[in-house]
Amino acid sequence: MNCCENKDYTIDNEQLARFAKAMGHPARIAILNFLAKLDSCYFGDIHNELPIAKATVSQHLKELKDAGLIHGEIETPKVKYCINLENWDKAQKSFELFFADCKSKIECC
Amino acid sequence: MNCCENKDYTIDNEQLARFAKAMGHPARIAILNFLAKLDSCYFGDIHNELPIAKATVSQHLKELKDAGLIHGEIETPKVKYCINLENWDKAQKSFELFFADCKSKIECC
DNA sequence: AATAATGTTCGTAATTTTGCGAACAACGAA
DNA sequence: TTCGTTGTTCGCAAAATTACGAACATTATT
Repeated sequence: MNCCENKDYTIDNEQLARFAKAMGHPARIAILNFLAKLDSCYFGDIHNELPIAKATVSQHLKELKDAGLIHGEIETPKVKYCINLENWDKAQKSFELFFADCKSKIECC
Repeated sequence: MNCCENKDYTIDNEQLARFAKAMGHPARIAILNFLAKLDSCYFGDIHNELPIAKATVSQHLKELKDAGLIHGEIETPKVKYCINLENWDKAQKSFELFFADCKSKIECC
């Protein structure tokens, strides 16, 4: 392992892992599903769909927001959360590409 | 919240979250990419691709194995890791379905 | 038997994640 | 002003994740 080798992860790998990590909890998958269905996207309704405390829901929403998968805006006195369409497409494409790329190469075992 | 409501997560959500969680670290994404490329799939070669200690690599491999994305077998004196094709397809389809399902419903914001 | 090569497991530490209740902030209504 | 509604943030605790070096196990070679 010499000093010139670059062993860091690629930007693409980091980005995909970030999306995957955000999706790595059933509550957050449920939230994304719910937001996509769009019966409503207010915090209270999301909370109602989930078996966890509102403080915890708020945290999960924050993580999804930090990962770029959703965004929220205040509609006094409620807060409206939505899928972040731009990054949603990006995420979808990242996963598609990942699986497609790998699949085209797999021959093993 | 009465006793008859079922607020648990669905099996599908749990499964997708499990796959996503396993993919939620750049080292594990890198491992999967590497295994798919299949320049080789021995532990030592995987370790060589990554900027982390072998004990850590071993742990990541264990997690990918537990999630069902890869499997490993001993080829004395080495250990050969490979993509688990069956579950790989399952994972791919899970993500595809998730994004497709959501996308068909999104209209928000 | 001693050594070398290959990985796993153990013990440990630092950090992150998950979760909750309580307190808080912002706003509208009584 | 005082409530009530809606969510966030704080403080805390428990558990899981990430990472490492050292020790260990296994097998082949000397």
